[in-house]
Amino acid sequence: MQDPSEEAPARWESLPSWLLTQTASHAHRLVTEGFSSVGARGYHYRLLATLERFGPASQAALGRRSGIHLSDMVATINELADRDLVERAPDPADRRRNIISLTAAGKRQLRRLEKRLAECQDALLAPLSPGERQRLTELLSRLLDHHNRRTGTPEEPWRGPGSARAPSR
Amino acid sequence: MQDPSEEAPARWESLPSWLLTQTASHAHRLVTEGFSSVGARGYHYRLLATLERFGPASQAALGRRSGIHLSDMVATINELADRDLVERAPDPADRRRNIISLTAAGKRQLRRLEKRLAECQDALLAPLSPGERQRLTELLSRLLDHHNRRTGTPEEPWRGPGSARAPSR
DNA sequence: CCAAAATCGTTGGTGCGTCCAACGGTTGGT
DNA sequence: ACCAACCGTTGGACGCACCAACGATTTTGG
Repeated sequence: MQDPSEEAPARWESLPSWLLTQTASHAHRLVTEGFSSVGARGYHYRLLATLERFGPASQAALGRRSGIHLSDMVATINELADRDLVERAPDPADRRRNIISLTAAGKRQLRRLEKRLAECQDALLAPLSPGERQRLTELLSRLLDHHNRRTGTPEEPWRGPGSARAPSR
Repeated sequence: MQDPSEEAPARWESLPSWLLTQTASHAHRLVTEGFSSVGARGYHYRLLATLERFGPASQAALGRRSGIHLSDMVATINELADRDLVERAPDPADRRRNIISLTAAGKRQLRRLEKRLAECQDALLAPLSPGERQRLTELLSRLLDHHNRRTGTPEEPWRGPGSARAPSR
């Protein structure tokens, strides 16, 4: 979008879905700008953060944990590997797999991205008081939770106390 | 996204920008599904609604009022015109322009889309009480307003009481 | 033990929304 | 008569999310 203007408030502009997607688009813009100022994009951050949180893993596992589609992991890892922010090495134990790990440079990049991200949150919520920010966060969490439950995200049907996946025989 | 799962709440999942964009993506999904069930998409609705609100106009004017980029107006109008939901006629008074107008079928389609849209709002906000819905809407409006002010949207710099554009020299 | 099923990485393509650059045709101010 | 501004159109781009299909490999269950 670029220019509603004309001092004309169209009908749809007060719909929650519109408010949500438009505000989100501002949020996205802020974050994208912040990231691109250090040559990164959203997927890069998510992948780096996932790597730091869970440690080295195969591309498929990273995809599951970060919510990035397998198809998109390839390009994302390529881009990060080209800049030596992650390392892609074959898994000796399973020749189908690559093991992706975070490099020192990758960790530094992650720190930068987190910094930007924090600044973005502040810019995003600028007009709200701390209390209002909290309430907004709470409401959004509830909504997100609700819709995640009833859409795909459930996943991981069962996997009782027994450690890693080793369902049956 | 498709499957965070793994019962692992990643760091970024509590950031307002994340909550916002993810919730928005659910909203967008709901709306898109609702629209596509009658063979339409977001731009179609916005264009039809703009037409009904302001009456027939040139593509450029519609673009400004609906916030749809001129480049995208072309395809949008093509799609709607192919289905006889709008009519594209040359403006006799200005041969650069096309005058786009809503047909009776277009109006009916708009009614259908509005119906879907209303259902979507309800599905979207399902877990919230009326009061909470109101508060969410209010908070989002404030945010959107804030960011619209400081981003492009201002537009229409001046255009004093003097009717149409006739700035300087 | 071996064949069928499942997984992994990869390529290439889809869709939506948003935006940009460039073009030729038209108009209007001077 | 000129040139600036506007109009519609085309073709491209990007980010995010997804799907289908493939070869290579591993796991499985009969």
